[in-house]
Amino acid sequence: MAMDDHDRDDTPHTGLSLTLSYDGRSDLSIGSRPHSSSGLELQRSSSTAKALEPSLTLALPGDVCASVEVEMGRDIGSRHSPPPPPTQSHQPCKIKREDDVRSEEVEKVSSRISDEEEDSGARKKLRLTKEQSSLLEDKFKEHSSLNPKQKQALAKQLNLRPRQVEVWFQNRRARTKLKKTEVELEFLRRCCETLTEEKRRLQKELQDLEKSHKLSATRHMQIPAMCPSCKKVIGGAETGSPLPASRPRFFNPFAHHAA
DNA sequence: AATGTCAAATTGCCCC
DNA sequence: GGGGCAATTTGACATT
Repeated sequence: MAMDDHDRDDTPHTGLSLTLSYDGRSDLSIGSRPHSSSGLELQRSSSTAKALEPSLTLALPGDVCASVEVEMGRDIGSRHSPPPPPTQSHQPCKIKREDDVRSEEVEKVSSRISDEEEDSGARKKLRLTKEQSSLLEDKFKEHSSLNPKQKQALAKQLNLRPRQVEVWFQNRRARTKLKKTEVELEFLRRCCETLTEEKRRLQKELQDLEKSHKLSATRHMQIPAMCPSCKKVIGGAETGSPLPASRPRFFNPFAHHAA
């Protein structure tokens, strides 16, 4: 009953490859692989005991391995106009697509819809059989979209209406895209984490460098400058120099010899 | 029974 | 005009 989907995807990121597989009845989550330091595993947390073991392996360039969970979000933002009032949609009086009309006979032959259901007028939701799903999956692996000829042939093979095949492919593409987006989101989230950590590290390093630089400058102030040629101590507290203590005293050969 | 999830199906828009 | 897509609705099924 549950549909088994298997995706193979290459993300646009360099050095990033992933294998996706999921059970159609479960939730999608992205998390770190517990036994890998460089991999990211995306899993659909199974909601059924019978669900297949899904997995996604994602090789990341970095060594980040934080555990993150992402909910299967549906609100990706509305590109079109606001949703129509609920009363308007899904009325029985629908304009049939050409496909539907053409393959009305095929539908009748299909053993999955009884005459009673047809007569009732209510939309009876079709659930594809395992065989139908797996064949559709196979075809999807070959081509993510179909030309009319392929559609017709596949519909005939599956004993479905071409429109149903078309819809299945549409929804399948949508699911693939959604998953890809989620994986990319997770990748970017991890990149962000890595960069934030790197920034923090560099800031600390800079702070330490500034501290040690200040310290060494202070030490220099306390060591009296000495002329390398005449070995005379120039300035410094012990010479009774009039220089203010706060000013750093460095040996200036020009100033000394010119005097 | 209520609720949640998933996938089939619909709608409306855009682009070629 | 037809196909693809995004957004949405809806029904089937699972879980609590």
